[in-house]
Amino acid sequence: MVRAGDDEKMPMVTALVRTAFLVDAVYAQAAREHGVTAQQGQLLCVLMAHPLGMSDLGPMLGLAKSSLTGLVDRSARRGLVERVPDPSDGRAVQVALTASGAALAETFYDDTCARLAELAGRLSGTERGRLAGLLARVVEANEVPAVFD
Amino acid sequence: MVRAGDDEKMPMVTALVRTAFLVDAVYAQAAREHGVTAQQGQLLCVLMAHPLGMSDLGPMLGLAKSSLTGLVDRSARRGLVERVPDPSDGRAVQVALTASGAALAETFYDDTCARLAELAGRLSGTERGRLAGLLARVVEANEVPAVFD
DNA sequence: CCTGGGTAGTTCGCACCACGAAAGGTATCG
DNA sequence: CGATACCTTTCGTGGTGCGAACTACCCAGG
Repeated sequence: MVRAGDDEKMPMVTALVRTAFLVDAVYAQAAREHGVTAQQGQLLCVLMAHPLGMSDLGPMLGLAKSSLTGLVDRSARRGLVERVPDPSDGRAVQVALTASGAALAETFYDDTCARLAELAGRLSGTERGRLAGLLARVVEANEVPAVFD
Repeated sequence: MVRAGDDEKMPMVTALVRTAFLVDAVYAQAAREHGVTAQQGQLLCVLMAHPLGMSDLGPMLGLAKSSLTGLVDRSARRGLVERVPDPSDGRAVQVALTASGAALAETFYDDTCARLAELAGRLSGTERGRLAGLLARVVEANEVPAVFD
């Protein structure tokens, strides 16, 4: 129903939405198999590099402050993250991975990368590079936060 | 952190995840502005072509049966869809858009298409065609349901 | 040193969303 | 006609999202 552009078999908007749908499904399935929800998995992945404050995490994950509080609450209850008082600001906390959270984050991340890489298994290496380059430009142009490294 | 392939500035897996994140955010924002949730918007779009049975909708939307029941309940409560008994099978119902649901679906769909099309505004027409072609092949190879037409 | 404006994060209330197990009604087949 | 299968809903549970309001802390200006 979407009007196709020049030489498009599937319109780009349709392709984008279905790709997002696919990625979300793969991500959710991987998370479920690692015993976390997709949102928890995303939080863990974002924290792999280093702890982050709530005011950095919120915008990065696209969440309202109360939503992030709940997500961190549930993840902390699981023993995956912990709140660490910020020594330089009495109001702030840093959210850090616990040891078991870090271990889970690493296996979840690696497994998810493998599954996602497999999605494009039918494309040649050149095509994958080209696809990555085009998507990277879209992502950069729209200033998407660094939700997956 | 993801290992880049040949001549990739951003690894493909990272580009895929961030693109999905971006599309989800745009879709959720459009839905919110049209007064529905992203899930409800997706249901409405899928029903634009014609009514569907629950057993077709579930797999198409990637939902468990009880989840779909709830989504249809909430959408019906909003007056957007209705359950119609299937004349050929007393067990089954067809879910159809109401008049107001159809109107909302159309404006939401058109608006969402415009916003998503704009995401790739920085790419040339040729590049958009190329991106659509590559994504279409990934989507087809992974048998993604027709969640957006 | 005090204060007002701003920041950081949590609580509360609410609605939405996801799933699995079980149940009720209907269809089909031997 | 009875057994099995299918269709959908119900129930219980946990997760998720948001806005408004609140508490505690920070900081620059007077």
